[in-house]
Amino acid sequence: MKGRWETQLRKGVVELAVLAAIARGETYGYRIVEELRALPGLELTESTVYPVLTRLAGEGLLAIRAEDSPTGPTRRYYRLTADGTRRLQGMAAEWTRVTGSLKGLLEGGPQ
Amino acid sequence: MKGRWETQLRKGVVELAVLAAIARGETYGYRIVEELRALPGLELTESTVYPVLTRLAGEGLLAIRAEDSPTGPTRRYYRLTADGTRRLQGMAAEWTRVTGSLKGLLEGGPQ
DNA sequence: CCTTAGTACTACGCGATACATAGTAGCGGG
DNA sequence: CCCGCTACTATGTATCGCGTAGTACTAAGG
Repeated sequence: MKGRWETQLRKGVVELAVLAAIARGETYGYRIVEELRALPGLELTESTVYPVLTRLAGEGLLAIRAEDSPTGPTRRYYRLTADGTRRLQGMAAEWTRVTGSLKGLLEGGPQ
Repeated sequence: MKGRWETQLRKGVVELAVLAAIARGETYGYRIVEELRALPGLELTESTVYPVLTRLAGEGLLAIRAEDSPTGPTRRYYRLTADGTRRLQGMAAEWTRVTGSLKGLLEGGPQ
C-alpha cells in the first residue's frame, strides 16, 4: 500500500515511466497500465496512467491510432512523436541529474 | 529554471534529500538549504526545505537544538532520531526500487 | 545613526498531480 | 441473461514544491 510519501515520490516519475515504456515500441493503454502496475516502486493504476497519456498526447508527444482488439473493445495504440522522443531525452537527462545527486547524498557518508 | 514536470518530480524527493543530508552529521537549516540548492537536479529553496524540516521534526524524525551563530542569528541544528534513521532506511529502499524500475524501462530498449 | 549585505528563519496562496472511487462499454463463455 | 476480463473515462481529495513577501541578527561602511 502506498503511503503519503510514496505518492508524492511518484509525481513526475509517472510521466517519465510512461514515455519510456512507449519508447520501447508502440503499445496500447491497458498494456502500459499492466506493465507499469507490475514494476516495484511504481505500481501505477489506470486513474493515473490514462490521464497522463491524455496529457502527453495533448502536448503532441504521442501519436495515437485505434485498432480492434481480439479480446475486448477497441485498443488505443501509442507511439512517440519526434517531439515526444526529444522530451523523453530531456527528461531522462534530468532524471539522471536528480538520481546522481541523491546517490551522492545517500552514499556520501559523514562529512 | 524549473518547469512543471521538474517541480512534480521533486515532490517526495525533497524529504529523502533532507534526511540524507542530515544523516551525514548534525547540521543547521541554512546550511542544508545551501547544500541542497547547489545539487544538480535538486536546486532546493528555503520555502521548500524549512517546511520539510518542520514536518519531519513534527513527526519525531529529527532532534533539534539551538546554538548561537558567530555570523548571524541563532542557528537551529538538526540530527536524526532513531525513528528518523529507520525512516530514512525505508525511504532509501523505496527509492532504490523506483530508480531500479526506471532504469529497466529507460535501458530496456525495444521489447 | 542609517544602510547594505549576508546569515537564518517564517508564512502563505497557487497550481499540479497521484490516488481511490465509480463508473461505461466490448467480448466470450456459461 | 450474468459474469469475468479487457479497455477506457471521469471526478473529487489531499498533498506539497514554488514563488513571493516578509522578520530578525550581525558586521561593515558611510
